Amino acid sequence: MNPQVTEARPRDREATRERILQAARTLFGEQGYEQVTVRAIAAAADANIALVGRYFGSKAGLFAAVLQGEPTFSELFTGSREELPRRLAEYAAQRMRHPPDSPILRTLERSAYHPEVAAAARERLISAVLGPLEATLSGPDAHARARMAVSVVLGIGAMRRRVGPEEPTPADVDRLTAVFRACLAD
Amino acid sequence: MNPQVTEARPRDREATRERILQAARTLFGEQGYEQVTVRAIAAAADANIALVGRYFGSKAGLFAAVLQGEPTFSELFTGSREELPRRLAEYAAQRMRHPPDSPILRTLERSAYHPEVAAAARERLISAVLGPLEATLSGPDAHARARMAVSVVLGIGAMRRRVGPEEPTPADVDRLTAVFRACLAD
DNA sequence: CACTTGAGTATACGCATGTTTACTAGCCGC
DNA sequence: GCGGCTAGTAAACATGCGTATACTCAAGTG
Repeated sequence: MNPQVTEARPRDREATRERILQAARTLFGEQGYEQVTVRAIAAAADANIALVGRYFGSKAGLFAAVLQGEPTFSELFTGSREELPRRLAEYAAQRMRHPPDSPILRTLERSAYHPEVAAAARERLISAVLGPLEATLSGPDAHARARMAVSVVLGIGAMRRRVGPEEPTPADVDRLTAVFRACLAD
Repeated sequence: MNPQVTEARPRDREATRERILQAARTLFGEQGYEQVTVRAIAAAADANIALVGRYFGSKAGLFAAVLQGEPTFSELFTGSREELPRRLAEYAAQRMRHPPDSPILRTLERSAYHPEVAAAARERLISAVLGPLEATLSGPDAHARARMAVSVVLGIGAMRRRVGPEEPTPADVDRLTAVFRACLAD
């Protein structure tokens, strides 16, 4: 029904670019870099394939642009140092059940192994997650401790993706809190 | 030099099949399912491409065969329950530095997200790692506790692959021991 | 030694991908 | 209102992939 309701969209470079970026954000987060085709992104953005190349140079460039636009995790790391393990635990517990709401980790969880985007993913993981966490830690081995805590977060996501989601129980949150406490203890 | 030393190999279906399997084991472990082409496997095995299809049906079939041939991790899970966290910690600490010697986790670490092989990878992770560990645990929540410990192992590998290897220190092993203790505590 | 079997080979098929190339047509300044 | 810049389009290109086909020829058997 309604054969030709495709009312013309005003030509707007910036808006189109943003639609593509948004579509890529969603799809990369849901399926990972390799599984998502440029055609699928263009279709989801209701834009022409060639525009992806025009505005972002390449698929890898688009991916990098997606990462750049993502928010950081500063809300996780700010606040009382004492409560940090529990905040991380609650975050990780969510990750047992759902993919991240914010696509950045969702995207990084996957995708990070493709040679073309590995560097961008690594850089982003360091600057947005690992670095800020390390900076909030006092005491020795801050680097190693931050790394271990982030490893746990990554591992929770890996488990969900591989084996399947699991509803976190209050006991899980307690356990995770103890785990992060062990990770971060100085 | 020596332009034609290619002395004929005796025709041996089983040996050729095994060469392909071994090459696939190595390459999948090093690079992951998607990065490895059937042509590369055949070349590494010094066999013809068509033989891969002939002996294993498809690339996914070859991957499944690789997984089947891998040893389990029973040595990690047998032995004193008291020492289990430290054994896991030592294993995980190695994983901070090196890819697994046994290609199975190396292969599962990667590859596990490709739709064609996700099911096989999942099944193998459960039957070879998650199940045995859960079986050794007593007390409540054995499932959740095993899952959490394996998540940490997976996360350590993910961190190494994404950010880079790190030489584990004795302090790291201690920290990991505490982490696994927290994971497995009943 | 003929003959059959099947391991191994060379090559091509079909397809999906990322990317590029010409082309079309809407918007804006004069 | 018209001309040029450029957003947007359609189509093709080049490539690499997994897979399938038709063939060759070594080895074992009578």
